[in-house]
Amino acid sequence: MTSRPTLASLAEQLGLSRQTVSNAINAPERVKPETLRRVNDTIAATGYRPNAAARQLRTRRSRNLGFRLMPVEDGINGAILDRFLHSLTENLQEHGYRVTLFAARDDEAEIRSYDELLETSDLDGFVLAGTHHGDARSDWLLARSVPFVTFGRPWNVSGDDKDCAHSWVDVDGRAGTAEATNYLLGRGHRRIGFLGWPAGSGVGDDRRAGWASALDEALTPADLDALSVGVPDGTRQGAEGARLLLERGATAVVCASDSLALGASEQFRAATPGNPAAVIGFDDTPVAAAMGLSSVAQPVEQAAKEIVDIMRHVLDGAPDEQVPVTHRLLKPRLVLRDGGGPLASPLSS
Amino acid sequence: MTSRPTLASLAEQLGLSRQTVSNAINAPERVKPETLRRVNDTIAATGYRPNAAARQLRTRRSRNLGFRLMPVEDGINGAILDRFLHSLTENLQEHGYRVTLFAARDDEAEIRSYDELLETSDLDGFVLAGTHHGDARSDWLLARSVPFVTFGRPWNVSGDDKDCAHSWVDVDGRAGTAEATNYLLGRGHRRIGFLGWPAGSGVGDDRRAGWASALDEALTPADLDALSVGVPDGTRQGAEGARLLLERGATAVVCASDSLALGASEQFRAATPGNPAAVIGFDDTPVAAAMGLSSVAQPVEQAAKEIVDIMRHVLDGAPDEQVPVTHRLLKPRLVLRDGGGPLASPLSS
DNA sequence: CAACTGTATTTGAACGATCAAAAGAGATAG
DNA sequence: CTATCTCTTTTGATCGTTCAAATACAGTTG
Repeated sequence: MTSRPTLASLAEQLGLSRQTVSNAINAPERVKPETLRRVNDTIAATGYRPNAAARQLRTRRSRNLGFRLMPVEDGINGAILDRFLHSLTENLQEHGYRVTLFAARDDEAEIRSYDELLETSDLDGFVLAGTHHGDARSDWLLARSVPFVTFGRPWNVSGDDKDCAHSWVDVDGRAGTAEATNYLLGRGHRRIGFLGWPAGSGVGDDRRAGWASALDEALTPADLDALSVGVPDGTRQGAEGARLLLERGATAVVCASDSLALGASEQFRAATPGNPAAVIGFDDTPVAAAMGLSSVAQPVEQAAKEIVDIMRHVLDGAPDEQVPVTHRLLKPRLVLRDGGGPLASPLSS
Repeated sequence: MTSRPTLASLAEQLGLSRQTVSNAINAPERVKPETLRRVNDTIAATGYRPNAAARQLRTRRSRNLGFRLMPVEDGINGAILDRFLHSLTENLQEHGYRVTLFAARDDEAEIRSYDELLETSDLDGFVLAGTHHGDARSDWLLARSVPFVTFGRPWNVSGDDKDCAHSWVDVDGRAGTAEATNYLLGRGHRRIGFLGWPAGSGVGDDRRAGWASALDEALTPADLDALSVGVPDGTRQGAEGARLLLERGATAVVCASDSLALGASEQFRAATPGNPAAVIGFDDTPVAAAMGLSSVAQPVEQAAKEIVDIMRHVLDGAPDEQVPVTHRLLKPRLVLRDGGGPLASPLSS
C-alpha cells in the first residue's frame, strides 16, 4: 500500500490524463461511456476520494455551512434548536455538505465571525436561527451577497413578509396556538387564557394572535384583554401568570412556551385538584413529554429539510442563476398528553 | 478595492518575497524585527487573512475537529451534551480550531464517516462522547493513529484505567453521588435509597458505587441491597422505582438522572405531602432547575476546556513528539434547590 | 480533397499557501 | 584575504484539484 491515490495517480494507472478522470467525476456526460466505466471501476477499487482542500482552493467552495450556536439560555427552549441542528446536519450530510459551528456572544461578534470565516474562504454560506427585522447580521450578509437562510421570520415591522430580501423557513406559531385553543373550545372550555411574553416580540405576538383569533367569537374584546397575560419566560413567572388568569376566571390556558406551561400547570393543578390541568405548552420540549404536558410541536425536522433544499438550490445552481427568495411557513402539530403531570391519570375522553 | 490580498500581493507591496511574509506569520523569530513590524503593519492595513484551503492543502491540516451528534434521545440528558458542545466550540475557537458536525445512526456509520472525513483530509481529529470499552470507534481511530479525545471513560472491564490507550476526560460520578448522599446524611436521613439503571452500564454502576460508599457505615449490606433500585431511564420508571423505595422505608433518594429524579420527586411529594421531597438528581439539567430539584452538576465547561487543552497538545506539538495519553477525572458539584417542585417553599434549614 | 463539425481527450496554468534548499549580507576567525 | 558561521531573505518546487484552451480524431459536407 503506497500513499493516498490522487487524480494523477489514477490517471497514470488508467493511461488517461488527470482531467479526464476529473471529468468522469464532475461532468460524466463529457466522457465516453466506456472510459467512464473504467474510471469508475478503478475509483471503486482504489477507494479514491478527491482532496477537499485542493478542490476548495480551486473552486472556492468548501461545501461547509456555518451555524452559530446561541448562548445556552434556559435550555428548555434550547432543546428545540438542538433537534433542529441535528436534523440540519443530517440533511446537509446527505448532499455532501457539512456544518461548521461557531460561537458568538452577540450579533456584533457573530458578524466578526462571518467575516473571518468567509475571508479564510472556508464557508459557503450560513444558516441563522432567530433573526429579527433590521437584524445587523442579515443586513451584513445581504450586503455581501453571502448565501444564507434563516430559521425564523425577520418579523419586520410592516408586517409584510413579501419585501423580505432573504429566504427563510418558519413555523406558523399562530396556527399552532389557534389549534390548541380550538381543541380546548372543543373540550367545553370558554374562558381560555393566554400566557405569553410581554408584547413586542414577533414570535410572542404571533402566538398570542392565534389564540385571540380562535376566541374571536366566543369572547368579548374586554374578556380577551383580561385573559391575556404577558410575563418573562420561566417556570416561576408562568406560575405567577397562571395565578392571575385563575383569578380572572380562566379554566384553561394556552402558553407561549413549555417553561410557562410548566409553571401554569402546577398552579392549575393546585387550584383544581383531581382535574387534569387544561394547560397547553409550546415547542413540545422533552420537559413537556416528561411531565405529560400537551404542547404545540414545531416540525423542526421538516424546517431543516426545507432550509437545506433552499440552500442547495442557491449553492448548487448555476453560478449566475438568480435564485428567487423563498419563504416557507410550516404548520405545527398539537401533541396531546394527559396534562396532569407525570403521575396524573389519562384523560377520560 | 481590488481582490482579496494574498501572500504574493502583500510581498509585492512590501518589496519582499512571499516566503518572508509567510515567515512573519508562522515563524516570526526568523524575521528581522524591523521587517516583522512592516509586515504586520500592512497585514493590519489590508486585513489580510491566509487562505485556509491553500494552507490546508500544503500542510495537511485543517484546524477542524469532528464531533458526532448523537441521535436525539430523551432530550433531557441531551441537554448536557448541548452545553458541552457549546463550550467545546468556544474553547476551540479561541485557539483557531473549529468544530465540524456529522451525524451517524450507529457506531458503524460513524466509522464510515471518520473514513470519509479523514480521506478528504478536512479533519484533524475527533472528539467523541460516550465511549465504551472495546468500542469499535476508538479501536478504529487508534489503529490509524488519528488524534482523538473522548468525553467519558471507556469503562473497560478490568476496571483499570491505566491501560487505556487514548486520552479522555470524564466526570467522577461516584464522587457526585457520594456527596449527594452525604448531604442527605447530614440532613438527618439514614434510609437513603438509590434510584439508578439496571446494573451493567459503566456510568450507572459508578454512580451507584458513590451512594453505596457513603452509606457503608450507616447501613447494613442487606439494607443497601434493598434500597437500591435499577430501572430504565424515564420519568414514569422513576416514579415506579421511587414507589418501591418508599415501601422499603426510604426517606430520601439519590438518582442516577434527572429524569428518574423527576418521577421520584413526584412520588415522594405525594407520599409525604407538605414536606419538600428529599430527592437528588443527576446532571443538573434545565428540567431540574425548572422544577426546583437538587441535582449533581457535571462541570461540562471545564471538561470541554480540558479536552481542548489535550487536543492542542497533540495537534500543535512537534510532529514527531510523542504526547503522553492523559486521563482527567473532574469533580462534579452538588446544586441544592428546595426540591419540592416549582411552587414548593424553600427548605427551612 | 479541403473545410467544417462535433466528440473525446490532453495540456499548461492557476488557486495560495508552505517546504526545502540556496543565496546574500555581515560578522568573526584563521 | 579567504574561509567559516550566523542571520535574513529568496527561489523553485509542490500539495491535488479544476479552468480554459488546445489537440486529436472521426464523420460530414460541398
